[in-house]
Amino acid sequence: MSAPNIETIVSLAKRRGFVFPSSEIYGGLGSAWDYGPFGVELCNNVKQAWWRWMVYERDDMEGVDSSIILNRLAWKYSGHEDTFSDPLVDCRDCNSRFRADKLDYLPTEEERELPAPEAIAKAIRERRIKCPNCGSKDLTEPRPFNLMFRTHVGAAAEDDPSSLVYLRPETAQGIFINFANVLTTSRRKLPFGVAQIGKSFRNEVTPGNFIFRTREFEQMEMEYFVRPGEDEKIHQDWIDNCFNWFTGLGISANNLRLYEQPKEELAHYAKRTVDIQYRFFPEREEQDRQWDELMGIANRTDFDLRTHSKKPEDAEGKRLNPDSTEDLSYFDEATKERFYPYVIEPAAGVNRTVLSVLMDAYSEKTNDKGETRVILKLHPTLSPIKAAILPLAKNKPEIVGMAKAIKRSLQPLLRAVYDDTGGIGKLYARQDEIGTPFCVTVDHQSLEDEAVTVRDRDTWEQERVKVSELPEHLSTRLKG
RNA sequence: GCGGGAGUAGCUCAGUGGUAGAGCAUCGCCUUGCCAAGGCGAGGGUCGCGAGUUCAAAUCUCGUCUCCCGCUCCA
Repeated sequence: MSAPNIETIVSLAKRRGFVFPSSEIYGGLGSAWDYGPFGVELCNNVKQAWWRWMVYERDDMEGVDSSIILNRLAWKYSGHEDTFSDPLVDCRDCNSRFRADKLDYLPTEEERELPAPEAIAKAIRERRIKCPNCGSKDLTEPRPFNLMFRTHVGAAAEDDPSSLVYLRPETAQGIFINFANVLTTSRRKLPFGVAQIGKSFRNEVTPGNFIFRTREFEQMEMEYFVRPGEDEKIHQDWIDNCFNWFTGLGISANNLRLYEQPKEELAHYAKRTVDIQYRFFPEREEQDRQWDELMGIANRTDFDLRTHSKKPEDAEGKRLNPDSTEDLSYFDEATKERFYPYVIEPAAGVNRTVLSVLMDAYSEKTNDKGETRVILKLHPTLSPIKAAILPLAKNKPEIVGMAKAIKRSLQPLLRAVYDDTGGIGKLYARQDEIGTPFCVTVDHQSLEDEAVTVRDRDTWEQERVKVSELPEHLSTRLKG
């Protein structure tokens, strides 16, 4: 089974220390969340699993970590300054919301003279624009939403326009603008990829659904550079590859699906985009609304490398990018051709992956007395705690001492905890609820035979293992 | 921003004018103790905030703040 809804996960996450509402003691901050003791472990494990799969287990991959604040020009030429700023209007009658620049209306002569945003605002005031949904003419004036967070570099520079910078809305641009650096220092040849994990920021108009959509979030992005013409096949390969990564993490294929973005919805840089969606909203009645994006796999063509390059010119021979000092083209020694590589981009959200993993791992088990307990059947690679060392009787100093010693001997190898604050049943249950795959129990017998009981989270089966063989026993099973 | 919903213990929630509660969770002690066992005990809330009405407000009135859901966007 998996979680019936996100609310169930919100409660569990708060109760057990995965995720807390941010700034809670000051009344909270809209849809910002903090990761607690187990949450940070889970996030780190997700990122580590991604990096291993994406970088270490391949032959064609490098990594970078670019800064969050870039030269503003990066966002000018990436297209984000233009496209990440949408004027929005609301219909007061049916409460629908639209992008003002997409509303259909006939401008008057006078309005033709005005900049588009002002013309639209004027037409709305004069009630000449109809709501595309209900036909009402009662629309609010357009309000601009700049999806990029702005700030300023330098002290006391608030009023100096040249100090304006943005917090990055995606990590990808940090890879593109370093393309030449990575290419020359790594001596790579096409095709190859550059991976990056890091925070991104979008001033979302409507964040929400727990950690699904937050204004500050963490991305795992990889830009895979290919020869034009090879892009379509390699794109498809990555789609399959990424889907398998999620199922490999234990997410049920039933809760995953591929979604082909319609042409008219594609981002300004994309030729084709396929999303991997997860069933984040199983409680919704309409099938189609149960799904939302977990990972996007885009064919960005040569848009990014070309737009950041100094060489491309328009029809009149004028440089399209007079600010760039570098040409990001690639020279193929074999064919003696110079060109701008195409880019295939698998981009996933750490937080969304964490949410999907939590939802998918959630299960309940009811005992004879009708009491229900929660078991998080996380993939062992992702579990915040790998092993809990528990004394069967805590009033026997020898048993306690042995359990603590075992915990200490394991901790260089894996994340282990010791717990004696309850009966054994309660201790097991507590570990089940945070997804600890193995509990190691020390009992009276252990004092004589140097062996302990290893109890499996999913099967509840117990196995007697020599203490000397415990590290090997656990590490083979943790690889899952 | 518009519309809707909600703020009482860590979690889930009861309490509609008269001394703030329950279950679970947490902590401690006791019990040779393998699936939330039992016993005893403890901690924890100025009922989102402010004002008003009243002898008396978690409860009624007004204001305000915050959060959640939807609309937009996308990882």
